[in-house]
Amino acid sequence: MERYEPLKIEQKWQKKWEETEAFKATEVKGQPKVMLAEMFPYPSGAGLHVGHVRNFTIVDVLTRFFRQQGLNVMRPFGYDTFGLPAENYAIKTGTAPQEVTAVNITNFRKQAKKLGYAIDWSREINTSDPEYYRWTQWCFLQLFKKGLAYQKESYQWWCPEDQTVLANEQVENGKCWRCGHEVEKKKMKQWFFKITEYADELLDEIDNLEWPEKIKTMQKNWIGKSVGAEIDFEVEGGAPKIKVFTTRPDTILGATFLVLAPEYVGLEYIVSEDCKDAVAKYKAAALKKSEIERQENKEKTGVFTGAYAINPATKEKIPIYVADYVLAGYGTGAIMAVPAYDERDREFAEKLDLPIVEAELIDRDAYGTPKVTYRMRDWLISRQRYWGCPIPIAYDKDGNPHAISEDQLPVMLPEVKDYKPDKSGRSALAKAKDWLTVEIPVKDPKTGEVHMKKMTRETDTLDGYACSSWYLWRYASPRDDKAAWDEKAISYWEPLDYYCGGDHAVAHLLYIRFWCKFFADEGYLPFREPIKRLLYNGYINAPDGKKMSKSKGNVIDPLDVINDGYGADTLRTYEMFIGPYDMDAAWDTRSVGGVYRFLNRCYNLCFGNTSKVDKNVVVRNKTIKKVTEDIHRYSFNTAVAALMEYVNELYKNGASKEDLMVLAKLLKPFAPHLASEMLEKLDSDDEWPKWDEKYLVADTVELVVQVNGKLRAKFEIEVDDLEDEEKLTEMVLADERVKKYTEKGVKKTIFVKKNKLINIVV
RNA sequence: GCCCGAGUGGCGGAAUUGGUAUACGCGUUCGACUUAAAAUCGAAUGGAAACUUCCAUAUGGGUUCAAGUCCCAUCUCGGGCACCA
Repeated sequence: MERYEPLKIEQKWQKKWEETEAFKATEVKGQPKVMLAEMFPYPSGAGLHVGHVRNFTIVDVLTRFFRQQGLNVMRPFGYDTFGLPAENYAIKTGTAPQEVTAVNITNFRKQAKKLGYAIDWSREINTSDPEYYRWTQWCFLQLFKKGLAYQKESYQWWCPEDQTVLANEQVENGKCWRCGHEVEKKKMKQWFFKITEYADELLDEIDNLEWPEKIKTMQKNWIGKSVGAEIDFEVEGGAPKIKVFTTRPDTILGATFLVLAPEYVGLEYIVSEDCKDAVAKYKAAALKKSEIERQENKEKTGVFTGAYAINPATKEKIPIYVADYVLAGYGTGAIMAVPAYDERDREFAEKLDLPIVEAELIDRDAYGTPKVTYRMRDWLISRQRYWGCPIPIAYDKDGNPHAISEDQLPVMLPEVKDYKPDKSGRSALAKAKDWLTVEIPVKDPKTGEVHMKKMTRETDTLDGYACSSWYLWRYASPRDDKAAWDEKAISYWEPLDYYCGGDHAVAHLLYIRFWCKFFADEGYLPFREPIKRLLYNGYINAPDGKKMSKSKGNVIDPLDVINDGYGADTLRTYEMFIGPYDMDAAWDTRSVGGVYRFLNRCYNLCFGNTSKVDKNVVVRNKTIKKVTEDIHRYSFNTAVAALMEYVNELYKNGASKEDLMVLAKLLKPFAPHLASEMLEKLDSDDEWPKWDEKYLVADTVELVVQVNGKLRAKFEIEVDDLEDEEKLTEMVLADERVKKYTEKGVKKTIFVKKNKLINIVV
């Protein structure tokens, strides 16, 4: 008999699938469809890691399961390639990010193919491909046209040494991650998407999603809806009045002072002459404070502005303070402080010795207008970075932004030699002198005539999350050069039925919902939620239970597992068996061997002698049912366990051809290469087997007898006897094994037919 | 600080609707095959006791005929948010 040689088998089938384009998906009218995808990976130089394998295999198990059930299945693949790691590599080595990305994609594709995924490779997409980002720019323009992409002055992290804006994650302990210089906040004009416009709908529709509760809660908290009121406070001396937001307008009688954020717009008109220096000093210090400092030191600080406001309810004169515990970006950037009812206000009042008044509550609507506020801010999308999608905007002489016309797309990312941002505060795109100037058609508002006008291009690029906010729709028609997505194709395939990933619980998953609603409003999408079901998988940690990391040297390379001789089928099946898919798990090298032994047993059963007698009808039908239902509820680990039990049973009793066909079919989603080899030997198709309930109903069952809830005896009884409670109880009570517990007398008996159980209470 | 999730043998885990706790796998032990080892096959495996019981699902209470599962409190670990008025 031949030995199980996974690498040989896997190579054979992978070649076959590649040559026949086995997983190519086409629209078939009337055939029910399923579309599945993982969160597309960033193809790093390190290649596939075990976390990718878990993520991709979950999608693959479902993909193959649905295929075997005769559904029309699409499972595409793509690469999220724009971003900092490639740019950093470029800065360090002088290699173009385009080149690095191409190499990494080739490697990733090769590795993914080694795992035998049922991917439609003709639908591969890559966000840094001009044929892709052309349509990212088109999406941007639609938002721009509707005023949902706009520019605004706001405070950003700024490194005075490198002369560049930094993202939050590029600020480490208040210092620039590159040069170590202390960062500060600087007011700058940036691009935003107006996601807040959809805050209500984004919140309301969360409840209807088949998503994990954890993610839904996180999104709700992120949006953070607060119902309250806005109240105007007159300022003494004629300065503009101050509008505050509060969720407790009923506490206004206890408002003993106002607090403004350091960045409060119009602060200069409020501060009195003699307080100017102190306030300016405080503001400068607050803007310099790093995020970490603000988080770690919540000690209240603040200064008096020298100005007073009038409490509209008490008509009393109350002082106005500036303090950094009030945030500029939330509400109006100003609050009425009610130290008797608010812990933070009390802390501040105690520190600065301000009055605390235990006033009574009044009608909520007495002095304010009802107002709903959200924690969620508009989405800042401009980056002063090279390796991203260019923003399709140009500026006229007066600095007004104009859309690049759609027929001029894509705005190609220009090739430059030096990727590092310079002291201009602009990305490396500004160094592409020839690229900077552009002529775009502009309509004269008076005559209606169109003239080509010379303009200067925007040099910022888009946040990578913009690229991934529509890619699922590109999968429907990935080579379309007429539109971002084809109307017919998308209404057939989408919304996506299954989406699997282990990251981006809020950002990406909220942004893509936002774009979906916008494009539905614009008539481009026939649905308002892009993802029906979300599977949020757990991490795989190192054998020591810690996160895998290069520096700790505890990284398991999936390709090593394959090449050590275990093969992809073992790797895939092991990662499904490792535990519940949505929980973190620790890698256990010895358990990999256990899964290999299991697959080896499957092989030996199939390629050994078959039994002529069909002895396993009951366990076979049971297993079909169990595996089918377990996959439906994403309980992949118990599905594999059921297959192991089945194989153990077949080893004991001998396996018939029917037994083996069922085994191979049920095994195929997990170990497709081995299963294909088995099915070929058995001369069988891979149609998902059905179970027959009649084999699951036995003639006799086991009746469990408890006394006071403790198991005391088991009886083998006829199924029909379950109908006659009286007879059963009589029989049980007469039995010696039960009698010795019931001498004190039986109070009552409880019969649970469903569980074939009698509990005797004594 | 607030909001989620988890805690079950030596280890990863199972128990789907309150109903036989510990499926399946790893590890360990014994046996078969072998000159021997590996591989493979078979058996045992929660703890104490000893032929019949008792105790065990983080800890302490509670509800119930019956609790890993429900309720209350506490502890530990993981994740998210973090002065959002």
